[in-house]
Amino acid sequence: MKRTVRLSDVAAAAGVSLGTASNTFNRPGLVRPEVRALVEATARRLGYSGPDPIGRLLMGAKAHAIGVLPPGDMPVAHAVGSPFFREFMLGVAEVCDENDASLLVISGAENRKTWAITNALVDGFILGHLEEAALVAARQRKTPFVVMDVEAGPEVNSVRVDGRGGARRAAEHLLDLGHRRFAIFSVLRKPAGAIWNPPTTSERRLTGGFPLDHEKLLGYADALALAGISVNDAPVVEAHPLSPWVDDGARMLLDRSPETTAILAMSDRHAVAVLAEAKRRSINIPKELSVIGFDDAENAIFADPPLTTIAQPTTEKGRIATRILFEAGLPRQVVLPAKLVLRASTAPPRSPNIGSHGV
Amino acid sequence: MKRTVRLSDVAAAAGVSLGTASNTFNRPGLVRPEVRALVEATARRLGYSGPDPIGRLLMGAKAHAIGVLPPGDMPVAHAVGSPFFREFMLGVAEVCDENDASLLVISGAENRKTWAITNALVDGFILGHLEEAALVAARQRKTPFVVMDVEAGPEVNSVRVDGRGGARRAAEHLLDLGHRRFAIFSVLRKPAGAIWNPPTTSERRLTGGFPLDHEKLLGYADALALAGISVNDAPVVEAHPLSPWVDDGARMLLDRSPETTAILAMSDRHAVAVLAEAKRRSINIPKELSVIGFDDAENAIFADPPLTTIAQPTTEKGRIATRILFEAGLPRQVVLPAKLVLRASTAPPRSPNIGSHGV
DNA sequence: CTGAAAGCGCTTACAG
DNA sequence: CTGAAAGCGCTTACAG
Repeated sequence: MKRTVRLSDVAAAAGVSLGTASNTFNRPGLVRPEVRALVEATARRLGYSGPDPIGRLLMGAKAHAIGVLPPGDMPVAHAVGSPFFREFMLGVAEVCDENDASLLVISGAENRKTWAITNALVDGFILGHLEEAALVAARQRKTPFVVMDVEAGPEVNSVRVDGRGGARRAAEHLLDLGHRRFAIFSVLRKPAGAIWNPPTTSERRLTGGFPLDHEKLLGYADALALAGISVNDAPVVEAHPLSPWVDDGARMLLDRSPETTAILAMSDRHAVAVLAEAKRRSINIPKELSVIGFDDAENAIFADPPLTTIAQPTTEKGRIATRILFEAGLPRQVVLPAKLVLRASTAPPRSPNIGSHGV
Repeated sequence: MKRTVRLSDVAAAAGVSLGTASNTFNRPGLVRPEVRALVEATARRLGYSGPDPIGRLLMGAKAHAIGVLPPGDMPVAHAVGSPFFREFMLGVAEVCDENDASLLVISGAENRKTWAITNALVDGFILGHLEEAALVAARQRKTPFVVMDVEAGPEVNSVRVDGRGGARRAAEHLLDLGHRRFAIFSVLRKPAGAIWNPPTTSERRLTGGFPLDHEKLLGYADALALAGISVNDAPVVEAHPLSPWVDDGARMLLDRSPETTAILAMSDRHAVAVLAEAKRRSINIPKELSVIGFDDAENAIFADPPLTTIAQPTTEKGRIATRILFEAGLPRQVVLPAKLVLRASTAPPRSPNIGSHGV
């Protein structure tokens, strides 16, 4: 097996210059038909399959690919398997198709992330991430990028949902139904045991969430405050969205705050875990306990009971982010609205506590 | 904005040779600590973010990515959206994760396919395709590849399910239940109107299917022949798996072969379309009509009624194909078994026709 | 441990 | 229309 044949080999064998050989493949109009035929025949004879994409790349060609780095240290398999992330990728994929680009799903695994960001062979990438390290690596590269669900300043493209507004709507809905005793089910970024944050009088912060989750907490606080309730009176459980962690979190929630009548979950995944645990305990949802989710992912409507939730335009987020990459204009920060979707997992509390405050 | 800074700029500014600068980044152990520190400081000062991956590529570095080209001219968005293909990608993704590689989803759109095959920046790729053109393009490239669901000779890596055996099992199951009047619902590769192939005495071939579908037809024929029935006596409808084509096909099937008691569908998608159309017509499945699918894709178990089908190890196919790429040994041809999964869409025919042959 | 040089495979002005 | 040359950004022997 000899060395792979290059354009220069073809040019030499055909007796033309490298430039002419290159033109035969890239601007055939510039080459005299006889010469072109000669070069092509020689290429065929030598088994040359056309210019190597890598040589081309070096001269500034496009990679014709967009990279997507999933949030939360997801490896590629999780990214492909996650219903929520898939909806997002669907939007990315649509715009890739419009622009004749492929879609590179990059591993978010901790040890690979930074390497991938600096080395992925793409024309632009989308970061489902917020970490400083990732952001720094991305800025180093000349390749355009956009970060999802984080505001990263006026220099950085970002697309995010209005988490605060959406969360406010969720809490308002429950307040309107008459609920006064809430618990919050939040997101832990790392796969680790669920965390219990009891009610407190001092200001409380989430331990391990995404920035978007902190926004949601603010949104809950906004709505509760209007009803004279402090968000600090509600216990907060934080759990990683994958089994078994999220299930542990649901158990913890139900175990430790039996007086709660309504649960504010920061993702549908978390809400569905509560639904499942409630069913195990024969707690009727929504009669005995109301649960509201966030995202309106594919599975929300198929939940039992169908999940009332805050819908965010997940696919549209993917489309917008990808368009920003292809349009390559000035940095943009896009905020998308979230809206309440009424289904069957919320109802008035069994014994209305209207007028009574606190937990 | 000045030209992007290169390694040679850093070397010059630091007063060292290009080689030493390169070593600082790639084999730091070879560089004296003071010099290394100097180069690193200079790099930082100049805003140099480390060696450009493209220059590296040219020197033989890996792309750290595996490409997947979906079957049937699917654009990227369809590939991401298809439950069946997703299961396959899950297997690919798992092995990519094990090997620190990303997953490139390439558009199978007709006009892009060949270009993508010759230009995708990957270390290996998987072709859900059989076309000569694609195969030729793939062979030209030095990059390893494997084709799915086609036997392409001893020189080409291939992974496929035993379509013939699986189809045989499907038909046997229905024969065992007492069915004698069959219709076949097959796959059309291009999105176009459904095709009706009436029973015939001469040998009949599928018009527009994949090679695997031809194998399935042979499998049906094997089993039917053993029961004294010619596959040519069964009408064949061919339809593209997407709506509305597949729905048209289901309608056509039910309209034109009312005497059929059992339908052999070559994919779950096709089987589910029959289920839906039957429900619309208030035809009870399985009492009045039996339907068996193929694949056991995610949705088969959730069908109404749950679909009896032939399961193929879709995710495992993805794993195996990807491992072949990373192992880079001699060409391999792998055939995987398919097995019957009994659920609720098949039953004995209403008025058994045991002993009566033909349609 | 460090430097000078060749080379990876190609494209693009620039002359002619 | 064609050729000679420079350059894309880097790595890798090879001397020293």
